[in-house]
Amino acid sequence: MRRDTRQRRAIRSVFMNAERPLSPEEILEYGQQIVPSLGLATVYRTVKILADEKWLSEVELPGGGLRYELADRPHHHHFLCRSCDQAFDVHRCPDQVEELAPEGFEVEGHELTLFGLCVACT
Amino acid sequence: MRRDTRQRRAIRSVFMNAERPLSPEEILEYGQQIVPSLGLATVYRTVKILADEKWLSEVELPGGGLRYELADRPHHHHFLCRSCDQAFDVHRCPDQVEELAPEGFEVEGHELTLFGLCVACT
DNA sequence: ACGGACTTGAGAATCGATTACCATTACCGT
DNA sequence: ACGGTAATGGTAATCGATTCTCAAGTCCGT
Repeated sequence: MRRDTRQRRAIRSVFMNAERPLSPEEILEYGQQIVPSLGLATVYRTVKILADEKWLSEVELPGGGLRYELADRPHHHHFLCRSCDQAFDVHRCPDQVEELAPEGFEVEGHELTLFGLCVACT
Repeated sequence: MRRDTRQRRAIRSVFMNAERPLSPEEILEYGQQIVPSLGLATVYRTVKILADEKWLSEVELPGGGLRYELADRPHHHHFLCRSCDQAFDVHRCPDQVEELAPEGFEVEGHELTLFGLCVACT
C-alpha cells in the first residue's frame, strides 16, 4: 500500500505552488526548503509515481531534460529562458496549428516553445 | 588548413539529399552508403565543423537528441514521428506566435513541433 | 506502542550520447 | 611522387541524467 510521507507531501506542495514546469533539480531545491534531508533519488521516485497516477505530466522541451507539471492544467505552451534555463507557462495557443502537417501525416499533438529572456533575466 | 576528404564530401552530400533533419546515427547510416568505412567519431567531428561554418544548423526537438539540417533553409518547423522517430519538415508557420509570450518576456525565437505518425508509419 | 512493510537517502552503478586518444591513413602544396 | 600534417576510425573515456542497492528510518493498521 502507498504511504503518505513527509517528502511526498513536500513534493506535492512544491508543485501546487509552482506556476511552471520544474526539473528534478528544481524540485529538489524547493523541496529541501520544506524537508531539508530530501534526496534526489526520492525526487525521481516520487515524480515517477505521481506521473503514473496522472497527477503530474512530463514536459519535454527542446534542449533536453524532462520537467514536470500538474496534469490538470488546461492546454498551454512554454517559454524557455536561455539565461536561467527556467521554463514558464504560455497560456495561449495559436489556432489550427495541427493543420500545418504534411499530407498523410497523422497529428496526435503539438508543442510550441518560445525562447528568449524571462522578465527576471531581461 | 582544412582538407577536403572523402568522408566530408559524403556527409555534405547526405545533407544535400536529405529533406529532413538528421541525427548522428542517421548521418552515419546514409554516409556509409557512400563511404562504407565511415566512423561515428568522424560524423560527430564533421557535423560540428559544418555547424561552426554555419553550413549546418542544430535542431533540438522535444525528446532530446541533437539533429542537423542545412542552414540555408527558410524558417520552418518539424514533425516528429513517434513510431520511427524520424523528423520531417513542416513548411508553414502560424503567424504572430511570438506575441503569445507573457508581459516583459523578450522572445528571440520559437520552435513548433507536431507529434504523431508519419505517412510511412500510418 | 508495536511491528512489518514501505520509504528514504547516499553513493555506486548504469545508460545513452558525445568526446578523447592515438596509431594509421590520405590530402595536397611543392 | 614526396613529405608534412590534418583527418580518420576503433575504442576507451567521459559526461549528465537517471536508476539501483541496501542499511536505516518511518508510516500506519492493529
